Amino acid sequence: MTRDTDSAVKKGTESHSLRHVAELAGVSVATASRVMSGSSHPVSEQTREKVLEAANQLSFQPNRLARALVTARSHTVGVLVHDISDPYFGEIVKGLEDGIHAEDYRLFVASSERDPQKELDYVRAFFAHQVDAIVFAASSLTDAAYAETLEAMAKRFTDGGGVIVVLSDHLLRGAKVWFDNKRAVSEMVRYLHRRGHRRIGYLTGPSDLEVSLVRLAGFTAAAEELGLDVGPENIANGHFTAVGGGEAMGELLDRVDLTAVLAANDLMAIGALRRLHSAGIGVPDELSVAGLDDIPIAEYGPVPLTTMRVPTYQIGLEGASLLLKALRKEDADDVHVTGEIVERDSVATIEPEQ
Amino acid sequence: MTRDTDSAVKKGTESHSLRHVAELAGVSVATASRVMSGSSHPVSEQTREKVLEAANQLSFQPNRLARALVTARSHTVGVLVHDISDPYFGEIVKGLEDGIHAEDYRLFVASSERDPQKELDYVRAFFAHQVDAIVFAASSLTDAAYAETLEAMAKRFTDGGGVIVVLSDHLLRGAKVWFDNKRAVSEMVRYLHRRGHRRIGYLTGPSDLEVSLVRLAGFTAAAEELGLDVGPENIANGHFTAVGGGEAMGELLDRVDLTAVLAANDLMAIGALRRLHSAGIGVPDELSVAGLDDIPIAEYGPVPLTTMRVPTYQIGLEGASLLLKALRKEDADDVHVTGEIVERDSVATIEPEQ
DNA sequence: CACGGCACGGCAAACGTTTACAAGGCGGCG
DNA sequence: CGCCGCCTTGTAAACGTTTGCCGTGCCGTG
Repeated sequence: MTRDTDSAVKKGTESHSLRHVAELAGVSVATASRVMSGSSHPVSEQTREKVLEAANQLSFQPNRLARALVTARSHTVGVLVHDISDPYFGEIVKGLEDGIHAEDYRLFVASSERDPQKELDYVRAFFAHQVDAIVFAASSLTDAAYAETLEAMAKRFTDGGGVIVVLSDHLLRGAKVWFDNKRAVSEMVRYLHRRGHRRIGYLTGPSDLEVSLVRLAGFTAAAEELGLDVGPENIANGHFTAVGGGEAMGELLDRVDLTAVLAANDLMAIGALRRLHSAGIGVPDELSVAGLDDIPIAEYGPVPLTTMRVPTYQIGLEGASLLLKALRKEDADDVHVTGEIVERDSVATIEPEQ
Repeated sequence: MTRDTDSAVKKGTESHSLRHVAELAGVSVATASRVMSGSSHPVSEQTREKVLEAANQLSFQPNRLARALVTARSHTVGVLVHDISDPYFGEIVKGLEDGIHAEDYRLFVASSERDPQKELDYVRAFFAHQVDAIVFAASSLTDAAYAETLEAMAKRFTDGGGVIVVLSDHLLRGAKVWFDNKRAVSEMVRYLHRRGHRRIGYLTGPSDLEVSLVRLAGFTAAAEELGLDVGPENIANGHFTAVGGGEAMGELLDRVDLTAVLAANDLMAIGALRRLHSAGIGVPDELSVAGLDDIPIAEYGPVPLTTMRVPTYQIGLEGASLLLKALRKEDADDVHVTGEIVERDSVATIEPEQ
């Protein structure tokens, strides 16, 4: 006899297994499994009800780990981000979660703080927990040893049926969700142009970051296309930070006479705003300022910032959809997401000169 | 014979099990398990090395699900937050993660958006995935049916050896990390008092939120203690939002003559700042403003806000430590965390009057 | 009336671990 | 020289599922 034949009695605490349900319903474990897991193997309506009733009575919850062991599907996915306290990644995670919730997948979250060692650790841990997919929301690290190890691990993972999704530029291959940074900046420049601005300055980011190069390219491309006169003196490096943005704004002020300034990210734009404020220069009356990203702060800075929203939530959502498709072995194209301009109070319409 | 005796050959792709390691090392699965899991059961140094070598060669990764099945410890914990895109919760999650990383635990994250149904769903899912502990970073929802169901589920969980940790005021019992909101506000009032302020206004939050009541109590208690003259006219409701804060600030302006205003949260303080700015009232020269929470925006608003930092990261960290202790069946007291004042530019020192 | 097929249910193996128990070998002690 | 006990290893059961395969009974059809 099994070691607790009294199982039909105690239905108070403790967690119950399929065996308890089966016994209570007076059927075999196999049958109980079939009804609980929605198997295609037919079960009579009568026994189905008995089982359901029993399961309900015991508040039975199937053990996903056991199920995963035999089906080789854990119904979990791991997501790796650089910093979970950054709303940028928080939004992505939220999108991912909302996207996979309906299909009953769960999310492991790991925040690497850009530490290659930690990143590898976390990925390894994901493997150990048999995740069905891994999402890289973090962007590539440059450490060579890291890259090599990661690539090898990723190969094993995909060979074993694992799915990899990439939500940023990353060395790894996998289903991809793509935000076109170059185009985004170009669009902002065209927007300023439409509003009458011709003498436009640009606050750029650190030159060793891929994304800041790409965004800069978007600026120069649009300027050329529109026949704007922007030389190197129109561009200053603000290192993607608020204080850097303030200083870069100062440089521009000393150097050139502008009607508008575009910052490669919102943080620098906010810094510029602060600087202009303390210099007594009115925004947008005397000078217009625009940013890019639409971070939460953008709305609450010295003056509400006009910027372009990067659809982080949507990126997560699309990532989830890609991931689910891949798990179903459907193939799907990479998806392309675009931002939209959110107009607040920092840009004025002026009479185009020249 | 086992179905793939060729296992010793293929060490390219695919994932390997303990059996493969054992075969390659020429030992039994049990022995391999003992060395890989660091069992206390003795193994000779020689065989230990053989096994390690084999595991290394195959890049063996133990399957945590299988291990969990037999040890009844999944080495996972689930955390429930209200909104993962809110840095407040992001910081908490980061602290938690950092705290459990060393002990090799992983984190399931779920963001409920304050939806009772979703919240129950997620908790149920955590159970199904056999988490060892659940952390409630979200605060209590008032829905009665929800409360009842949750309580019942929680009881089953703890009865089964699960651990519950609570990081905010919540109906659930469990190990608790506690930030004293009342004391925090009182401390801010005392701070303003030290800086010479006697006529102080207060921007309060919605009265149906426990936390805003508690914070208000902190204000009145401190005012009384210091012999400040604060009647109802000194208090306005800003609903915890930026626009609400701006409006409430307006009311106060019409009603009383103040030297300082304390907001129950930073968002309202920022709103007040904006309002004062557009009314041409200088901060801090003509009026001082202080907030509470130290959200990221606080530093970048119209004027850098003096506020009190709620140690969210530390809350997560302490939660992790509590959780690990409970899992080890050590008992631990609830922990009490305190905030610290961060002085920026929005509060002036003045000559105390009267 | 016989037989084929289908609907339904059970048996048992399998997933990858851990671990209680047993067994073998060897050294030490009486 | 015999026996006890320890050190090391192996055998096998167990964790909670799913699922291939088989058996039974019933119904329909020829």
